[in-house]
Amino acid sequence: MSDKATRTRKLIISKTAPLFNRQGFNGTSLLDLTQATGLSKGALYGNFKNKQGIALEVFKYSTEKTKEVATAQLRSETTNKGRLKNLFQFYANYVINSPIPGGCPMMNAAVEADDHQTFLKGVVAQEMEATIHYIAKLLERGKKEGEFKSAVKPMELAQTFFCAIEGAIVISRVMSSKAPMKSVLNHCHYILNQISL
Amino acid sequence: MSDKATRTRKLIISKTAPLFNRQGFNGTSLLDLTQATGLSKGALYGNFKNKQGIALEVFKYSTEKTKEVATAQLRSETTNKGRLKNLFQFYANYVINSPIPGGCPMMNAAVEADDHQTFLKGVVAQEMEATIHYIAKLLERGKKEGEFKSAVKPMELAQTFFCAIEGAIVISRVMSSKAPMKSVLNHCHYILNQISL
DNA sequence: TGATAAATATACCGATCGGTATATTTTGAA
DNA sequence: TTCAAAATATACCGATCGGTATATTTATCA
Repeated sequence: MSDKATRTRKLIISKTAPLFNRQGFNGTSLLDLTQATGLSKGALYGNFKNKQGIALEVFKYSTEKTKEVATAQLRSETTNKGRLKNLFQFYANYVINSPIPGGCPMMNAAVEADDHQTFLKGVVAQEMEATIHYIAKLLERGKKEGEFKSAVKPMELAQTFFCAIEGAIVISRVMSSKAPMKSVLNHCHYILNQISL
Repeated sequence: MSDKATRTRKLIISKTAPLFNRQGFNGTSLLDLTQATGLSKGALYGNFKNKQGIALEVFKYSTEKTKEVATAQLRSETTNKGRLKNLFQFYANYVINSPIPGGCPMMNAAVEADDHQTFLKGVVAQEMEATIHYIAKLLERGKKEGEFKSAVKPMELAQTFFCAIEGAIVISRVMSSKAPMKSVLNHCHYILNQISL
């Protein structure tokens, strides 16, 4: 059963996720959190150890939700090439409509985590590793199932796709232009066709 | 002549640039700035309007210095392909040794600027536009001078290179691994050879 | 060198920060 | 329905925030 505390924790996480994603850890105050949730500091600290504890759970929630939306679009596809193309399509919408408002939680957290708020660095790195691995797996299966050329290096190409698309999210957002993302996705599709048999 | 105030302004900017780049605007306090410069708040506010004023000048300085280091490595090259290859090489070192410590100032500022500290958004976007344009120009000249195939779309490819490399900087740094950057640069070189005549 | 202005330091401002002790309310099982 | 426990709200803590008024030092030039 979902007791009160569990429900409150979920509410806190879902309501504050956009705040942390948009404003960062440093830029989000306890007052922000109380206003977004309609709860008091007492309620927040009764359910979490501290602000870092909330941010950590929020990050996990944000990446989880993003993965759900992304993979939901792949389920209908039967080929690995089709799955990759749908994954690219998912990112095309990402610039203006990310599952958690404010862009990619991994990139946003990464910039703040790598030198300053290091308590998030480990989980961010782990989550990126998992995402790259997921893409690599699609390429690998595609090779095995005769969709892609045997010369394809899944890990290398997955890293390249991931870096290019994540970079494009940040850059397209700050430039208020879909052009960078469009160019990157065009290129990804081009490469995908090039490695196809 | 360089009067006292000018020298002090330069000192403030150069000494605090790594702070802003590593910790962000929100994560850098006035106390941090006084400690990094050895100056008092009075000196800081005598030379700048406020913290935003410092951060703005720091951003301009950081991108300027980065461009200087980057272009210095291109001067020896005579071909556009050679210049692009050297530019890629510049970014290979970037992960662990950026001209301004803390990674790419454009990406770091972009993440904080796009939703939260919007006073920086305009200059960040402008600086990225200029960088993409610079890369596109190298590709364009390469086409004119018979180095690259006529099918090459300079702007599209420049955007792709830029997004991939900038993404790789953030991702490689947070993952404490050169692998993503290495894969991206390998890919960039591969594309460069592919479009070469 | 002495006077004046420019530059810097000191001391302080109200506001807000993250966090906590305690009071109050709500919940859920007997 | 009662009552203990769990959950939430209130009120407050010291520290730090960005910023400023004023005092002091330093540079500049007559």
